[in-house]
Amino acid sequence: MDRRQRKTREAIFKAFTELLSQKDFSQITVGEIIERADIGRATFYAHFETKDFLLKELCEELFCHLFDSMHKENNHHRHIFDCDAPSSVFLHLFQHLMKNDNNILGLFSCRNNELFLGYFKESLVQLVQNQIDLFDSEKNKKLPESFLVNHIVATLVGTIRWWVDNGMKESPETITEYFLAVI
Amino acid sequence: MDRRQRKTREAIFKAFTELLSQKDFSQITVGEIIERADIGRATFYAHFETKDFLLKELCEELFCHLFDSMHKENNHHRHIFDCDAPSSVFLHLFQHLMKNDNNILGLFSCRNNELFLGYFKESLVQLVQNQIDLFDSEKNKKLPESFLVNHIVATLVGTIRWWVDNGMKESPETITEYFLAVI
DNA sequence: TTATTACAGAACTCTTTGTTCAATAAAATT
DNA sequence: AATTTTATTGAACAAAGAGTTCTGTAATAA
Repeated sequence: MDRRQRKTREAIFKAFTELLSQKDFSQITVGEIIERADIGRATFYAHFETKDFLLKELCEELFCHLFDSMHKENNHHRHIFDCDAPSSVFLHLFQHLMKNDNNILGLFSCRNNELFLGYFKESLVQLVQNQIDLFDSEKNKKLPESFLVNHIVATLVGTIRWWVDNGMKESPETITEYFLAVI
Repeated sequence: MDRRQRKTREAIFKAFTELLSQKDFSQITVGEIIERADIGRATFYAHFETKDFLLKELCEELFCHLFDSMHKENNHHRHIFDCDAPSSVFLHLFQHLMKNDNNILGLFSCRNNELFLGYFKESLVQLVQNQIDLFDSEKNKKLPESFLVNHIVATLVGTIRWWVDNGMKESPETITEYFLAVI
């Protein structure tokens, strides 16, 4: 990829995430993005078809980064989804969220983030589905699996939003406890 | 309230909810609404400051209607929040959702509904807070109450969305079972 | 050095938003 | 029933944003 392209792309992402932390997605205009990124209007549209596609690609990059980091932090010989304890998977997720990526946290705290949450949930369904056997007690055997997966993902999202909205005062370990306690 | 005002207001709500069942909130223009409602442009802005205020007022009307109906269906001598079993409260909610109000269901299934869900959650927090003692086992005593309330509301919203997205095949009784089983 | 590719920046069309105003019709008041 | 008040109409209007097109220029690759 051309160095110029990379620089422009990153400038757009940077400006966009900064604006996302200030206001809702629907309130942000292309004009604001290009002004902050200091690029031409035509350049923006050469990179992204619309504002929605920009958000889409930002989400994809964030999740690649998130799951890559979790892989690296984790045991290199085993796949992340094959961990022995379910707690370790979620603990790593919470730890990573706390450590860096204010970008992701901004998307969690703002309002117009249905698209982002859609991606997040999609990514998590695979993770949860591999963990679901561990949660299957006799009590839950009667419930449809898709309902259980949906419930665990919804709970995870709800937990993170509560955590972020309350200022992330709790440690990742505590949040993992809370999360595991309610599911 | 003037009969003319009521008629235009209802025509706007009708057109708006019909459009909401077809496309996302952000895709709907004021022009489409007034064309479908068959009213003048100035009339729309005489009633609603912006499109967002229209959604806001629609949500408020829907929730008034929802909770009023639940009151009427329920025991008239006791307040809904004072019911003996927690299941009855949630069962009534699920029953009401199934019976009527395609309007509410449309808002649950569409994407851009953060504002709607915000109202819904707000309304539910009070309901849940009155029920929370019943769920307080020794296990949950360690968890902050706000976390528990947040979790129950998030689970309720997640349950309804799963129900609606899967075509509402299950009966309100079954959904209540599922819901109570996971919390 | 040459050819390719990306960017700047301006001008432009189109859509949508929100406002204004005079004319008209319905409702409330006397 | 006559008059006053209020709601609606419809058109015209300005402003803002989206997305496109073009030419000249600078950086990169061959």
